[in-house]
Amino acid sequence: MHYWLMKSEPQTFSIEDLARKGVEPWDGVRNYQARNFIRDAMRVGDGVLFYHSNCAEPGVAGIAEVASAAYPDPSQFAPRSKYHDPGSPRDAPRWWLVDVRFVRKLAHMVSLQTLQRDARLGDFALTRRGNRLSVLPVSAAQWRIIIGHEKDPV
DNA sequence: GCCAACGTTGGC
DNA sequence: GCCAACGTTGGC
Repeated sequence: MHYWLMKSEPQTFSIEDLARKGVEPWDGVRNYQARNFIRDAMRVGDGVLFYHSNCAEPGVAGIAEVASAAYPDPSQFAPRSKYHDPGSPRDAPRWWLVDVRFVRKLAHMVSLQTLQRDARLGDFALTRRGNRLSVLPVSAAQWRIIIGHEKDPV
């Protein structure tokens, strides 16, 4: 069992949107490091921290889980998709995705500021300087610490 | 909206 | 293989 943090811009797709949909294909990842996590390491049942990025209140908004094995992202072959990648070979797709299932919203959002201030998290890909990875690994200890902030006063 | 940091592209 | 130009990410 592994744990992950996955970023989404709430104005595009928020934890409320996932709650409504239940399960959603996590398409559009176009970064090789993130692709490798998805394709090579994610397993059904892995825990996912749903992170709201590029918004007024960045932070972990809820919990989800990996709901499928990795499979090729269909949007790379869709000419009208903004994720279309004409250079991706049909017989060796470049981009992969998993389905993600809603588990629950957190009682309170765990803000980026809270994560930056918690020294117990140690080396954490999310708070490394200049980090832009949209899918990143979280250790079991980090997972517990982050969710432990759920009921902090806002 | 600004801008620093980063990844990718393409000329050489 | 180098590196400048460009596009994107994401906090602020």
